[in-house]
Amino acid sequence: MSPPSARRSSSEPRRPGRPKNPIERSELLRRAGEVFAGGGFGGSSMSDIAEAVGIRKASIFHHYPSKEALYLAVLTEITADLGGLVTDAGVREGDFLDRIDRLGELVTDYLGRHPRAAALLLRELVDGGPFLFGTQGRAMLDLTLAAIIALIEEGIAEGLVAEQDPGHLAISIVGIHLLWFAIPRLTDGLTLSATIFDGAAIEERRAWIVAQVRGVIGAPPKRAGAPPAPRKARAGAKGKAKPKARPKGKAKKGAKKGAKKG
Amino acid sequence: MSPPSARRSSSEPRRPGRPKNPIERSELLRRAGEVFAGGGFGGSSMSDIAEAVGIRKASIFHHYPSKEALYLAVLTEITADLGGLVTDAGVREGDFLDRIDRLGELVTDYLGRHPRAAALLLRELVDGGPFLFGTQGRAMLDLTLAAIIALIEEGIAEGLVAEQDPGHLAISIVGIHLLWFAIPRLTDGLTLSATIFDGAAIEERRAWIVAQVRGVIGAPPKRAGAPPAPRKARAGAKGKAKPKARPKGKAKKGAKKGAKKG
DNA sequence: ATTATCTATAGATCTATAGATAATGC
DNA sequence: ATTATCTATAGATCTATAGATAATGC
Repeated sequence: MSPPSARRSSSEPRRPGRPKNPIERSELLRRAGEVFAGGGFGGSSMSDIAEAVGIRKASIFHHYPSKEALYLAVLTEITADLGGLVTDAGVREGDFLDRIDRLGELVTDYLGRHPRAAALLLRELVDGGPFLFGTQGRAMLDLTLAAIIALIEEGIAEGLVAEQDPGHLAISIVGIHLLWFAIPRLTDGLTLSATIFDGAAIEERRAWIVAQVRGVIGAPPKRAGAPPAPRKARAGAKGKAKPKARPKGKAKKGAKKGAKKG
Repeated sequence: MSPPSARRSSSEPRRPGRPKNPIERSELLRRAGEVFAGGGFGGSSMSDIAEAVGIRKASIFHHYPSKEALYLAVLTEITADLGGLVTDAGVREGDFLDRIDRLGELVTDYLGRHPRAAALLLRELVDGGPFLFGTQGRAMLDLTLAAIIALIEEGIAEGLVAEQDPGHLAISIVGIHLLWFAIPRLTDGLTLSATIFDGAAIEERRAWIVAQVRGVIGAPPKRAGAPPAPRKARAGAKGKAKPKARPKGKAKKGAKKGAKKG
């Protein structure tokens, strides 16, 4: 991913006419996604996006007929990817808790490797923006939510999940997944890596996600034997993941970031 | 709250000069908050706000010198209120789990009774907007986050919270609290009430929040006589809460909402 | 011929200011 | 005199279009 040859900043102003290295669709969507993630639909201008992509504003309109069309293209990709993971987990074979754990890990990997995805999605949910509450996006959203709820109900039926409202639970799990990756300016200060999108940080995150999802649904913790009491070695879950028990002194926590905006 | 006499829609166009019933500061902030919650800072114009408030655009500038100043006023109130709840919980007397439960209930009550608060705050977090990442707001944010983390560490030290990373856990708890109330267009379809901001829906939510927070931190559940549980009169904290076990049949789940936007 | 870029600009909208108008409170 | 509203508008910015320019692919 991210072929180093495609690296092109705004240092080359580009001249009129078809260039030798036209911008690739995926690259355009990626950069546009970064901008939208930072400022939202309303807060991001086509100028901002053009600058991030490295071409002029008018050239963006050559690829997408409107700002909204561009935004929808960005969101469609992300929701399709994540929706796929969830519905897959519903039909996959295997032990219920294994499937739950696996889903959490897959979602974590996805969000970790697509740094703007969580912010975009969370913001779109809160905005009730043009995608998720348009016809296309809303269908996808309802389908995905239904899949999560069905999964939870399956767990309740099997007696592995504490009896509770599946809707409240589904939203909470979504919230747990999204918020961490959606606010790197805060969470970067809570991990030992340089950023939450580092490979090591993602791996650490996977272990915590599995533990927290099991906790919130009321399922027994992963490794340790005792059902209703973690007590002992709460285990690194993935063998490699090292959820280092962190220095007591609340570590970094902000401070390092300066005033990036004001 | 909300004196019925202050009810004034855009039906009275208002004429130049000081009116008999000038807009109240709290009313202005409330309405502006609703608009900002719906569209974000960038997506909300002063015209939108003026229309919602019922006065002309220019008149808003009489009360606040800029759009940003208005936005900051809205956010300051909310974060101060919520930050207060959290830091209070840190110093309050009593059993650790009782304090945790109580904090969850207080936050739920607040978010339920200030319908735009969760959306505003969550959006601001994701935006990294002018408030939370400016100097004022950032200080408040860091303080509140530190208070949550300290609380978690206290629980771990007492052996009531599963050993884990307090930072990851703190963010998850924030996510659980905020998302439910931040996306009423979705969650309204998951509750039996007309909206999640109904008194009954808030009360139901309180019970689920307590259960879910206990679950995610790895503490024993509230009522049932589990091993290291409080056992005794855990009391509905408020006496009234009724976590009705909900009809199995997944209830509503969307569907009812049509195309509200497109 | 098609595709991808550019410059230039039309027309809408947005923030903010200037200055008039009228009620309130001293 | 102060306060809260209004109308009108300046100046910036924003989405989108028109039309020129040049590389690619048939």
